[in-house]
Amino acid sequence: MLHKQKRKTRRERLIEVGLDLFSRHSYDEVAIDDIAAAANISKGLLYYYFPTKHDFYLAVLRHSTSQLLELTEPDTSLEPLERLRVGLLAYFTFAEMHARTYVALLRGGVGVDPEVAAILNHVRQTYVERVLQGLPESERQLPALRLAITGWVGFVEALSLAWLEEHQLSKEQLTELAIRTLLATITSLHEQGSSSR
Amino acid sequence: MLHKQKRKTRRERLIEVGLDLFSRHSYDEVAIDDIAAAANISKGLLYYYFPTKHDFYLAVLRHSTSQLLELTEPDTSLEPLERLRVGLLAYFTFAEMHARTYVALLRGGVGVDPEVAAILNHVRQTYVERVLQGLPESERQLPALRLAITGWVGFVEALSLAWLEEHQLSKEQLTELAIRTLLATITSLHEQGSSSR
DNA sequence: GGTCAAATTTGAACTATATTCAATATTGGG
DNA sequence: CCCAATATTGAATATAGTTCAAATTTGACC
Repeated sequence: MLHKQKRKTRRERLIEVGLDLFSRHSYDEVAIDDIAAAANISKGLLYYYFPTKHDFYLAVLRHSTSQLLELTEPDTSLEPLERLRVGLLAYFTFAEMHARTYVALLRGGVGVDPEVAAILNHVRQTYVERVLQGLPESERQLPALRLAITGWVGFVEALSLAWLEEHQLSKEQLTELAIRTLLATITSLHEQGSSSR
Repeated sequence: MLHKQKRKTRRERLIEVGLDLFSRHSYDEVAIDDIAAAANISKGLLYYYFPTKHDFYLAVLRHSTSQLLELTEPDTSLEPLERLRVGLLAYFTFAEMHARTYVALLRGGVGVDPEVAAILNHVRQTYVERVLQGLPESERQLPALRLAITGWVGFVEALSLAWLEEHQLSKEQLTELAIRTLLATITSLHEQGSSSR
């Protein structure tokens, strides 16, 4: 008998199975039976690790979002602009590598499910914070700065999703476009109010 | 539009009930019984008008998205920039007036449900087309222009959602910000490639 | 190596809810 | 007033999600 080392816990393996299934099928399409079958366990066991199917879904979602946040963690030893560039490259790389999962993650969500929305919101808010950290103190006072950056995060998401469907640009070009847009948006905040009113 | 429509059809009334329910609860939270109760009909009747609950949800979603597209229809008698401004104002007005529905609509969707995704995609694509229409012929050849505009549509969505939570800016200021960002993004496409590394 | 309690796993029973359908009621044109 | 098409019902059915008591495995301790 060969002993395989299962370093991964059952719970972790279940989440991996869920990651696979939910990236290929919608929440409703994935039955508890499917999950159990794919994991070679009985249906009942799933309920030993997760209270409901919905909670299982949330766990899977949290797993992939935290992985995304980890892989794009800002390198504070770099100067802000370079840090941003590296972070964006990592972001697009993640999107490319886990394309299906990434799409499901961003465009997913179960109805107006507040819990799902909260998780995605947390991810977006984290990115907003990170961008804010990279700005000089003098800029941080701009009115509606946070609002504008939140918009920019939406820009990057939409950009990446469209990019996945047709790789017209290189990751470097995408990154450049995203950075230029961010700078331009912040610049336009300066002008805001001084011009029209 | 001279002669008024008669009393609303049952189907239309059902969609209105759905609009109300789905803007306040997630897909799973809304039971067929709830819909039937809210509409004062038997549950069987729902199946006379819609094949499944899912199809009913899609009908509700289509109704609100087509309403959004209608209310933001571009006024071609205006020059492009003014047309964009008016369109954006209408967009933010819709978001404000139907806040709950609007949020549910954009952040909703049932899992990776391809049909829901297709509807939302259609809305976004329509906006991309409309923006493209407003650009001079000379600009339309820019590489990755469509990609960038798709990103910008994501910017506007995220901006509006964040704005709904805290009305820091006026609709006019929001519009100005969105327009400036669009112009800046397009400008940065010109510079792209000529500068980078 | 044996014992036993805790942790894990099972499968069948249970439940909730989406869906079907035959029967009944309503409507409107001839 | 008739009757065929349309609209509506409520009970029956099917399809999952969920619960649970019992069986199995694990690992710590003697």
